[in-house]
This record gives sequence, structure tokens and C-alpha cells, in this order.
Amino acid sequence: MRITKEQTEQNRARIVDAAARLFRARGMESVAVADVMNEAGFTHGGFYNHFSSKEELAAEAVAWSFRESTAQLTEMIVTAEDPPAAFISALKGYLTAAHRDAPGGGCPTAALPIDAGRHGQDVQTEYAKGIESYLDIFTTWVGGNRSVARREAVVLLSGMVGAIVLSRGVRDGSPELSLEVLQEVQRWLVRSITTKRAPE
Amino acid sequence: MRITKEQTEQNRARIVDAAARLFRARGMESVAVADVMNEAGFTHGGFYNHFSSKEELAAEAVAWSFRESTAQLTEMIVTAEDPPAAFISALKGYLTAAHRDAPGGGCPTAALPIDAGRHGQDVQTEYAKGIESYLDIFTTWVGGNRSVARREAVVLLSGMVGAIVLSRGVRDGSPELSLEVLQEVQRWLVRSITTKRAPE
DNA sequence: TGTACATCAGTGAACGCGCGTTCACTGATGTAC
DNA sequence: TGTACATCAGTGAACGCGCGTTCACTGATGTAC
Repeated sequence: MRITKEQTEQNRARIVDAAARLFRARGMESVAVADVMNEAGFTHGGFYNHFSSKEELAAEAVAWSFRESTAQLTEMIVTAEDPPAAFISALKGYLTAAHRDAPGGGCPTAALPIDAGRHGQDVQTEYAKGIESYLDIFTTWVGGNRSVARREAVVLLSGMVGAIVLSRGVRDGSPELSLEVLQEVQRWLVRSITTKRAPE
Repeated sequence: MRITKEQTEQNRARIVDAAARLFRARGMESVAVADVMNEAGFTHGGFYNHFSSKEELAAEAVAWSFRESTAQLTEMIVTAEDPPAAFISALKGYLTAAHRDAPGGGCPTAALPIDAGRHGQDVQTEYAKGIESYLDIFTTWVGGNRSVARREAVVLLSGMVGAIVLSRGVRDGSPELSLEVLQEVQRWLVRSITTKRAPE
């Protein structure tokens, strides 16, 4: 059952993509190699034709999800008629119940920080690179002096990530609190960006 | 080898305490029942004399860690000469490498949001109650109009939690970024509270 | 271009190991009288 | 208060199951000539 080289590459990509989704949705520990292979449409035995270990897959899946999600964000902003407005609108969309409830296709920054912290160098390196790419996008669109914007970006990203992880943590325990967190941080975020832009 | 009733209660508490530490440090999935029992100084067989399942322990451990950590915080503020200053100082201490590197004895809000989100009702309920108790403390010490203070508390807590989880996620992958996040969010936090207190 | 062999992606069974949970056993505590 | 039996927390072995990883096998693709 040997397969075309291109087909092999495609299959490998399908595995990474499946892992990227499952890991964000259910956590790296709770997803088995067999789950990933099954999600990708294969039996689990073939896994080691592509990867030397689950850890290696984890690092690639982290890189993959950041690439996908930063590309989406950039695309959304750049193709808009009013990019700065689209940026704010994207950040607002980040802090919604829809994003909270769909971690598998959502932001890896918010889905994986704790899992990343508990994994090895490779995973953490990819995670850190991913965060930097988010910060770069934020810094660009916050505008103004670049080093000031960078600081603002760090604060914005922290607030947004904190809001998502908290809202997910209490979702079933206190749905009101979960929504309150999203709403208040969204309000704060819009206020922060617009006042930064038009000071006084 | 039957044991005194009081001794039984103490032993149970030791198990919960060990779990509370290990779960925050390494995550609920990665810590085995046998690890907890061993940490508490027992063999693992006796676990089910105290708890009906690991899940039940998880819910109790969450409640326990919040009780411990909010009590510490309150104590620290209330016994200080200048409580409002002690509050700010406590928040600053939250955003340090020391706290980042000691999740086992640190804030459960920052250590467990994602684990909590992936667990059952009981765990999430305890987690949500814990967050509310944190928000109550924040709301009190932020001061001013209570509903405004509550909003401020939600934003502060989100920013702080986001900063800690991010700094932990990139610690080994990018130590500089890890510190940058803590530092910038700390700066933002102090600015937020002090300007709120003395507006212009 | 055609042929013959080597390669290797996918399959499905298997291996070891660790985990949550159960169980038989022990002997000191708790309790009924 | 003293005695006799029941209870039950702790021990250590065991059970089943799921996991990461390995392996023998297959047959179409890749390659050397």
C-alpha cells in the first residue's frame, strides 16, 4: 500500500491538523495518539512513519495552530476596508461565547499555555514563537510609538487570554460569571485601544 | 490498624492538601492517585476509605486551595499597617518570577482554569466559587463605587491570570518574554489602581 | 522507455507500563452491654 | 467501669483498561539499470 510522495505529505499534514484541533479542544494529555490518527482518518499504527514521538507531534501541532490562527487574523484585518477598525473588531470577537466554546478552532495562546508550560523545550519554544507572532500583529495595529505599542500589546494579550481561560474555567460552574468576564474585558479592551488612539 | 477519629480527619486533610499542591503544580491529569497518597505519606490502597473517586478529590482540592490562598491574601492585607498599600503590594507580588515558578503553592485561579474547564460540574462549581471569593477581595480593596469596583476587579484578575499563564507557558522557550509579560502587566496594574484612586 | 527490485506508508495485532479502582487482610478503636 | 464484638483506616497485591510504542506484513510507488 505504498503511496505517492505528495500523498504522504498530505497525510502527514492531516495528522498535524487533527492534532492541532484535538490538543486545543481537550488538552495534550487527554488526547491519545490513536485519537489523533482516528480523527485524521488512519489507524494508529502508522503514526511512527511520520513522527518519532507524541512529543514531536505536539511541537509541530503548536506551530501549526499558531500559523493557522495568525494567518486568519492577518487576513481578516488586511482585507478589510478599514483595517484599524477590523483589528478592534477581531479583538472583540475574541472575547465572545462563540470563541470560548470552540477552543479546538480557536486561539492556541489561550488554549495551550498551561499544557505548554508542562511540556519540553521544543513545545515551549514553538509556543513562545507563536506568542511573539501574535504580539507582532498587535503591536503593528495598536499603532503609535513601537515600543509603547509593544507594551500595550503585552497587556492586551494578557487580559484577553486571562478572560478566555477564566470564562472557560467557570462556564459550567457559573455561566453568568463566565459571560461577565468576557463582557467586562471586552469593554476594557475597546476603551484601552480607542483612548490610546485619541488621547484627550 | 484502626485509627482515632481525629487522626482519620487529619489524614484525610493531609491527602487533600497534598492533592491541592500537586494538582496546581503538575495538573490534575498528570498526577496519579498513588502520587497524591505517596505525597501525603500513605500507600495508595487506602484512598477509597476517604473518597469515592479521584474526581471527588479534585473538587475538594480545588475548594481547599482557594480557601488557603484567599485566607493568606486577606491575612496579609488585614494585618498590614496600611491595608490599601498592602493590597497593591500583594498584587505586585503575584506578578513575579517567584510566583510563576511555584505554582504548587500559588494561586489556583491561575494554575487550574484549563483543568477546571475540562472537568465535571463539581470541580467547575468549586472553581467558580473560588473566583468569586477572589473577586470579592479585589472589589473590596479597589474601593469606590462597588459595581464599578467589581468591573475593575474582573479586569484586573483577568490581566493577572493571563500574565501568569503566559509567563509560565513561555518560561523555558523564551525567558525574556516570560519576564517581560510579568513586568509589563505589573506596571499596568499599578497604574490602573493608582489612577483609579486619584483621578487627575 | 521498460523491467526488476527495493522502499516505505498504511494496517492491525501485540507489548509493557501506569493508571483508577477493588479486594482480602490486619489490628487498634469504637460501641453495646 | 470492664469486657466482647463490630467497625474501619491502612496495607499491599491484584484487576482491567488505555496508553505510547513496536512489529510483521502488504502491496503500490520509486529507482537503478
